[in-house]
Amino acid sequence: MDRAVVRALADPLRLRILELLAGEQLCTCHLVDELGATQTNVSNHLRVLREAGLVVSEQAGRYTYHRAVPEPLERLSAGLAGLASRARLAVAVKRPCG
Amino acid sequence: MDRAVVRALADPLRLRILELLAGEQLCTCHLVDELGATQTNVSNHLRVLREAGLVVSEQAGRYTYHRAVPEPLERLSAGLAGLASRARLAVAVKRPCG
DNA sequence: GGGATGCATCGACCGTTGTCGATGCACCAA
DNA sequence: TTGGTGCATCGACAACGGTCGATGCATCCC
Repeated sequence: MDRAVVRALADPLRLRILELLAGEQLCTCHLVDELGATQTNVSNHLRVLREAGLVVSEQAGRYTYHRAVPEPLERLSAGLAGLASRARLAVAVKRPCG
Repeated sequence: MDRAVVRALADPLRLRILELLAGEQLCTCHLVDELGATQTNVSNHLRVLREAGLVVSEQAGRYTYHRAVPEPLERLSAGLAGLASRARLAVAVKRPCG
């Protein structure tokens, strides 16, 4: 349950970027157009996503293409599913107080 | 893919609280002991978790018991899994630039 | 009743983070 | 080579969020 991944997903704009990249590979200018955000802003968010391992960027001429990386998402998904199933069992357990 | 849920999970202390509550139902004082955090702090984080629907609190005498709610976790887990699978397919697609 | 305990809320402080314009750099086209 | 374009970085600013002590309000025990 990587905290960097969760934190990277916590920002609305970053989540939208990741959703767009989950549809197709895009360059920065595409994302700027789609999101209506500043180029600086998009670039900064891409940096965070890259550091969390959620996006891989590849330079192609003067463009930079970005693509979503599925593995960290799958790991997080599995971790949350495990947490949820444990939570289902925990309903029956209550530690006494005092 | 509820943003409030993701944001609630983004804080390390909140994630620990949720993990503890996924093991057993606990009252606030238990959490304060386990986490070594301030009572105020724990109480605030519980509020965020509650507002995100991740925790349900129930008063029992002068104690307040908290338990983890699995459904939002499962929904988020499924959403992330879907995003991951879409990302797998997106490797083959690249929008042309310029 | 009176003191003590568990807990939520309030107000304040401050570090973190999202946003921005400006700048710099690499690449391409003419 | 020169102008233009895509993009990352820098520095600054503002806003949000996490943390804290103090306070208030129930509830329980003696």
